[in-house]
Amino acid sequence: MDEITILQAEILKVLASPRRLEILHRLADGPMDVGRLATETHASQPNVSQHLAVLRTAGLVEAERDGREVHYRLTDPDVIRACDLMRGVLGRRLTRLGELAAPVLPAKSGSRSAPRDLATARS
Amino acid sequence: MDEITILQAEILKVLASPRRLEILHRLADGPMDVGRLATETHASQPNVSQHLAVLRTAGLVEAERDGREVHYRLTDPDVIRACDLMRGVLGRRLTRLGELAAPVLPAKSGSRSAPRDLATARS
DNA sequence: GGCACTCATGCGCGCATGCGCATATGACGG
DNA sequence: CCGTCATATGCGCATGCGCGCATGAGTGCC
Repeated sequence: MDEITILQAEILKVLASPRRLEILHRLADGPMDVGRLATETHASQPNVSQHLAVLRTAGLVEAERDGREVHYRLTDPDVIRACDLMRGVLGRRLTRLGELAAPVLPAKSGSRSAPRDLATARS
Repeated sequence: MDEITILQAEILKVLASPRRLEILHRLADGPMDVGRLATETHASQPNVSQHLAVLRTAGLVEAERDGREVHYRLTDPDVIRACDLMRGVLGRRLTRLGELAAPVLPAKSGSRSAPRDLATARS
C-alpha cells in the first residue's frame, strides 16, 4: 500500500468532522482567533482549541500569536477547493436522489429536506 | 451548523481510509470486480466487500452485476479530482517539511511510524 | 505582584469503526 | 439438485475519537 495514500487518509480523517469543516470554512474568509471561532460555531472554547490543534498537527492551519489572542489561518487554500469539489459531488448526489424521490421541488438553498441518510437508493 | 457540512463530513469520513482510497484509486482506471480489487489491494474479500458497501452507501461507487461477478465503478469522477487536490496539498506539505528539516527520509516500507505525525513543526 | 482574559491540555467516558473470521446468499454448470 | 465460484453479511473484540469538564499556561493591565 502506498505510503502517500496512508498520509492522505490521515488528512481526510482530520477533515471528516463537521466542526473542523465549519472551522475551516470560517477561516476561508480570513484569519480568526479562537474565541471568535468558538462563538460563531456555537462550540465551547476547549473544544474549538482541540479541533484547531488537530488541524494544526495535520498542517492544515497555522497559528500566530497576537497579544492574548491566537490567530489561525489556512495553510493551503487548495484544501478549501478540495472541500468545495466534495461539496459539488454531494450536491449532485442529493440532486440525483431528489430527482428519484421528489416530484417537483425547486432545490433552492436552504432546502433541508429528507435526505438525512445518504443513499437508501439501490439498483 | 449547516446540514450540508454534516453530510460532507460523512463523505469525508468514508474517504478517510487507506483501503478505501486505494479502492477508489483503482476504480479510477475503470470498473472492476470485487475479487480483482481484493487481489490487487492485498486484502481479504470480505474486507473489500465491506469497504465497497460503505462506499456504495455513501454514493461514491455504483455496483452492477455481471454474472457471478459484481462490477463496481465510480459514481462521480470529481471525487478523484478532490483526492488529487488533497494529494497536492499533502505533497506541498511534505516538500515544505523537507525544506525545513530533511537530513534524511527514513520512509522504509512497513514502518508506518516514520512520518507518522505530520507536523512537529511549530513556530 | 495580583488579577482578568485568552487559549491549551489532561482526564474519563460513551460510542462508533475496522478487522478477522465464519457463514449466508446468489449465480452458473453438470 | 448439488457443488463451486463470487460476493455479501453477522459477530466479537480491540482500538480510536469526540465530547464535557476542570485545570494549567501564557499574556497584558493596573
